[in-house]
Amino acid sequence: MHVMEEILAHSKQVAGRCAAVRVLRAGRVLTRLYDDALRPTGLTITQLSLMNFIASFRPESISAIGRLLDIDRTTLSRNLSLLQKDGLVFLGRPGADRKREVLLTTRGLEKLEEAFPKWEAVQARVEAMFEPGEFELLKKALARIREP
Amino acid sequence: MHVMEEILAHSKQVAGRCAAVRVLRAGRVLTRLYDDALRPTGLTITQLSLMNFIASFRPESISAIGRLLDIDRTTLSRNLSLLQKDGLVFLGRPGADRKREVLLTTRGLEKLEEAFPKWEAVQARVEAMFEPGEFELLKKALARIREP
DNA sequence: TTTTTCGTGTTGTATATACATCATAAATTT
DNA sequence: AAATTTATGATGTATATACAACACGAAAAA
Repeated sequence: MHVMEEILAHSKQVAGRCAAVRVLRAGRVLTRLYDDALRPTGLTITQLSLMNFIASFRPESISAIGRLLDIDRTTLSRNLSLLQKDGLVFLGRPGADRKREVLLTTRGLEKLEEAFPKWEAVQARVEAMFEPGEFELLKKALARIREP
Repeated sequence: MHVMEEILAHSKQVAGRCAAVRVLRAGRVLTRLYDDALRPTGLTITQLSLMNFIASFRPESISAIGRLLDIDRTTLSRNLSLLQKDGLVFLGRPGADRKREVLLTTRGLEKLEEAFPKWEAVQARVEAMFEPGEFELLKKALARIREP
């Protein structure tokens, strides 16, 4: 049928071209790889990367983290609460400007130290999937994907 | 302090090199872009892409979809239930081999037709973010990310 | 100065995701 | 043939994600 053919032609467009389909799928595979490697530490790759960001950049608020990592602040509110509950992150009381200080605890820093070797190992396995120079191109291309 | 310096050095490694961090972040941005464009249809990009796959490839079971799209079958079990509840997908009764047939309903096909122009529009905006040839390189590099 | 807007964080609700576990039946091994 | 393994799907639980709506206080506009 004519209409059905058109739908199938469209469908193949989506399967072949859609940026979200490709990126989200790679994200699922990578999440499994990294989470699996990090499982002995009790951290997910999302948690490791969030703690890592806090340690490196000392963001001044939850919202600031969100802007810099393209994460909704309501998502961060909950992700940080989990890390706080596990004693890995300190969340200050809201100040006069409503902002809350976000810091790693000593346990959080120790947990980062524990996790780095496992991250390094899986990271090496992932980088070995690419041809020389291809991983750099991938990172450059991904960096072009920005909020409008 | 010596230990603190080491942690910060490690942290910058993760921020700069981690494949999961880059890919997941791009995934968040893309999900927002596509979901926003598709909002009038009531579909998410995940749902559109799943329905699209069913229409194009007529997979023989839920597990088969999972293998082909790198999605856990328990995730699909729930995602498909939602589409079924909305009358977009038909799930057959389990056969002798326990497999359930998965099909789009007429309403599902109509919904695809409705969604394609919106997908096309946002897809064009996303492709315009890249230099010539860069999007093809991105897709090629992402395709290298595979379950071990 | 009063009103409006804006920025920050939280909570309700919803989808997306996966691991552990279970029930079930087919296929394989012993 | 009996026992084990494998394949399929569902459910319990948990994290990741974001929109809508809210409370609150500061900043800007009227």
